[in-house]
Amino acid sequence: MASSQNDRSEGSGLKLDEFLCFAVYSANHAFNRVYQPLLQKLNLTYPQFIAMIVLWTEDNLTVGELGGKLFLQTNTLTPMLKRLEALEYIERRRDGTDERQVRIKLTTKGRKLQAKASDIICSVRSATELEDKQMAQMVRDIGALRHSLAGHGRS
Amino acid sequence: MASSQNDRSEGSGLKLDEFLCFAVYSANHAFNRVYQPLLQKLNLTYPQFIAMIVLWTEDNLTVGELGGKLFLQTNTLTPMLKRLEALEYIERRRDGTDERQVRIKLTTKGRKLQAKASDIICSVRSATELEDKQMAQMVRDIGALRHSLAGHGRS
DNA sequence: TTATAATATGTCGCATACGATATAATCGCT
DNA sequence: AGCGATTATATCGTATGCGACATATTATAA
Repeated sequence: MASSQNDRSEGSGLKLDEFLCFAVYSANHAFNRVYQPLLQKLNLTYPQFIAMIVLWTEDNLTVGELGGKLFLQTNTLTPMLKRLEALEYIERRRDGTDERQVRIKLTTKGRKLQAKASDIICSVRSATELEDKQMAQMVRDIGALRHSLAGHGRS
Repeated sequence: MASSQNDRSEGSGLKLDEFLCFAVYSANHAFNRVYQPLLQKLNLTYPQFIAMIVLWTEDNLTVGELGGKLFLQTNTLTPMLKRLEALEYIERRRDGTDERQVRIKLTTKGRKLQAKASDIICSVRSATELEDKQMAQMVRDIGALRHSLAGHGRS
């Protein structure tokens, strides 16, 4: 019959496992799944945690500057930053010189999180099962990939 | 004063650019941004496209089997598959032998998409600016990373 | 056999991401 | 000075992902 239960047509030479995009896609989910339960102790989501890493390094950024570092736009960041503000980890305040800009400042509470984050970062680092050298190389390679993809179509 | 405009405290040795998780996170977004406008012609989102790649390779999978290949759960897949069904790219039907299972079958319309997808895949492949060898190596490395992260905590 | 456990899928709430669009502030040009 | 263009942020709608939970079907065991 035409619609037997077991007809699995091998239709193409395209196998998902050979797609770089899928490797990145699924690895990103895997990171999320490792981080998420660890970050619950800090009341942070994984994207929020990444934003906090930036702020721990450089405080008092505008929303746009933060977005530049995260490769995210303000329509994504604004709601996230409002949640971080509700948690009292950051403050959002209009810049006095240019009222269009909103500056993000860590609160004391937000700054204190950094110590607890270190343990989590170490845990995840060990979960990757990579040597420092290999990890650094992957960071460079994947960063270059991101750059190529972002520059795609640019002059 | 305590709250000058320009106080940017260099607070830590943690730089976002050195995080493997962020490299993966931002590369994933970059892939999404390259694919998304190309996929609009097919009325597919990027995750939908990835699911279709699996179905083009192996038809008549259950929701669970598809999820196993995508590393996604049914609570994510069910709504997506309903949208693909609404687009008439797939059909969802309960398995006669085991009524718990839902089998996903490509429609003719869905099968036809594959030809158009090839061009898009080629475009993105060239946007990565990687040689075949390098790309294959990255796929292996990132796949191994995903595997390590997924196995984290298992016996 | 029949109550209970296990399995497969689905629903709901929440938090991203992003395109399209809105709003407000500043800039640039005359 | 003033007005149109630009810039910075925010709002809205849609589509993921996932935890928690609900439902239905099948398997298992007393």
